[in-house]
Amino acid sequence: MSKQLTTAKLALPLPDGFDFWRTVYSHGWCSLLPFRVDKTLETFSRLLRLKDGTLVDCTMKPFKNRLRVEASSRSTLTKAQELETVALLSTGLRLGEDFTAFHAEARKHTEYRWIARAGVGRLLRAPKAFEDLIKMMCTTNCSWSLTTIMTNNLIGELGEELSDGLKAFPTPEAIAGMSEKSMRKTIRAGYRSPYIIECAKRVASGELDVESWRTSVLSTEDLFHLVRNVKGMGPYAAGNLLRLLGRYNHLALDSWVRTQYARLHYRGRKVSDRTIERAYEQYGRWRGLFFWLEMTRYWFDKKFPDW
DNA sequence: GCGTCCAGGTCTACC
DNA sequence: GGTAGACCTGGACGC
Repeated sequence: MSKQLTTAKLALPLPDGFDFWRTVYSHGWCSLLPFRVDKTLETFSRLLRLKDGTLVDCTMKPFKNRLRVEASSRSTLTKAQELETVALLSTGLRLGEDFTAFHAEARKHTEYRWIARAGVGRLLRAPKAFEDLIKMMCTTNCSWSLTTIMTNNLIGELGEELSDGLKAFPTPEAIAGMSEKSMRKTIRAGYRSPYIIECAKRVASGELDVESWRTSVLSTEDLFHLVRNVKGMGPYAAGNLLRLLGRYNHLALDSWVRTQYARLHYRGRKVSDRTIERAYEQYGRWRGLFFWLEMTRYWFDKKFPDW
């Protein structure tokens, strides 16, 4: 970290049963900038951009029932900035969400008792819904390595720098200001380019309030249609984004989970989407979360073999 | 090193 | 409402 930065030590209280690393590794977001995992130091970092434009790099490490945070910025953070920093981290780690009902439901099913035992269910998300939306578009119709390339390029080209090449996720205004030609050439977003730019323009102009989606009182289906109304967000991307918005009704089927489901339940034989959907109907509003956790359980088994 | 083929979701035009 | 084809890239593969 550059010498001109000042560091404040902050702490977040953690809810009972919260497992920091199982939340961090809940899906692939932790490996996409501006998230960073340091396996040697056992820390998880995230560069934040506050409302007033202040950049704060936060390095997190759990200790007992608290999360220790070292928050580095160009100038000493005010109390309000510290509170905003804590709020953004809390949102990303879903600390304010209540999973009691979900774990109670998990205990009813023998095959899912491990979920309640391990306290999993929180899915890591970006501090802002806009970032989740753009990244989700970058996961469509491509390999994970290309998603990583597009994300890195977006941040590298358009992100504001704190220090030493450490950059924030770009604002809607920054993305909206890029030409489609540049988006294709430098970001390598291909045919997604016009969708990403159009979305950023709608958000920057205020026409599309994606941040309100996280607290929306709309039904899940109405919210799903709202997300689908964004060009580039098909059923897979919208279903996955809904999970990050705290709605778990959709399975968000893609080629990887279809293959994984077939491997787990049909010895690799191809299964129709309808068959998969039917298998999870019994889990009601939590079906998308049970499905995701079941498909990815082996990640946790490898990372946390003592479960 | 080069060319070819394929996988990966979404959109649009068409039936 | 369902379907086919185009979109674009990285990676695998064969030569």
